[in-house]
Amino acid sequence: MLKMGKLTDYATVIMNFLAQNPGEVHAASELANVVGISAQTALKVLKTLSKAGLLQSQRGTKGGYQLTRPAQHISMADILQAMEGPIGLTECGSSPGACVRESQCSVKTNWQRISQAVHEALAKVSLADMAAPPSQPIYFVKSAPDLTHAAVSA
Amino acid sequence: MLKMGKLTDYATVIMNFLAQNPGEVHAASELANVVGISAQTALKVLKTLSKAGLLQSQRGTKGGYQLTRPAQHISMADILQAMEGPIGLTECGSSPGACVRESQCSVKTNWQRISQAVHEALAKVSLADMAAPPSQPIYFVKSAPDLTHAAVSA
DNA sequence: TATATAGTGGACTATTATAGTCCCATATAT
DNA sequence: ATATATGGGACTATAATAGTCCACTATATA
Ligand code: FES
Ligand code: FES
Repeated sequence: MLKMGKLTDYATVIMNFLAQNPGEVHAASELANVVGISAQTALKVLKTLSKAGLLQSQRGTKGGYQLTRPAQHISMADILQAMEGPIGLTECGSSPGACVRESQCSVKTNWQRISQAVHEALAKVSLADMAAPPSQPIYFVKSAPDLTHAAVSA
Repeated sequence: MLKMGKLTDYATVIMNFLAQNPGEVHAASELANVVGISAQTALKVLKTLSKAGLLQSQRGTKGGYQLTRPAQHISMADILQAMEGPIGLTECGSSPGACVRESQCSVKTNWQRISQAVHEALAKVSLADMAAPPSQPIYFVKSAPDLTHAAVSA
């Protein structure tokens, strides 16, 4: 199913909530309530996001979490990467040496390219996009060399 | 890591091999050898691919497997879907009702769109593309309405 | 027709990855 | 001081996956 973990799912909902309440500090217990999970589990997610630099934490009474940067500058790829490590569909892609016949494998390179494409797809969607209602579909173009710069920078 | 299962990895290598030897029938034991796994495990993969309609099987002596259609008409999405079910990054996307606050969740719809984008990325790459050495990178374009038809049909 | 070969279907078990929980330490507002 | 809240890590329960096994069916050929 090519699915991401539950914790990552929680993470996106939490990040989404924080994006909709910018500048405010929210405690783990509150965020747990938003998602509908235990405080402990929320804490686990928040710690991970915090260590990845996506969240800024404040300890003590009236402490909590907030986004380190504006939602426009946080991508889905950032969140996914923070929660599940580097994006790579195959074992070979992220950990070299995993496959025995790595040298003679024609499949490997192409999978890396596909992983890269998926990564870019996720990088194009910001947290702000998520918080807003869906409008523009995400289009895919294969082999359109003269659009390269526009595509990458757009 | 957003990774697919090992069996799916095996599947791609097997499909790749069969694509490079079109019209020939290859036994499970032989294919197992190609990938470097046990015959039993290969059989498991082959059964799945066969049931999904991607492979044609022949029983008895001199039996084995071959592609049902030319490699150009088999996409990575086909293989991935055959091995892991419908592509969907979130739980909500593929199984409605999984999430309690589904109705009020702004995240859900956007994830479905992203999943769709990923699916299209995989659908654009054929087995023939995989077998060939990598040449054209896969480009991603966000919001390019006037390219829609070209993108979808290309 | 007998026999060896090879796929089919499903169940089972081992392994691995994930999710969830817990404990103790540290920081901070009141 | 103390109540509140995060930080880091270990631990356990659970779930998903991978791998194996068995009884059955189909087919080529001797
Ligand atoms: S499948 Fe691992 S290197 Fe090709
Ligand atoms: S996270 Fe499940 S519907 Fe939003």
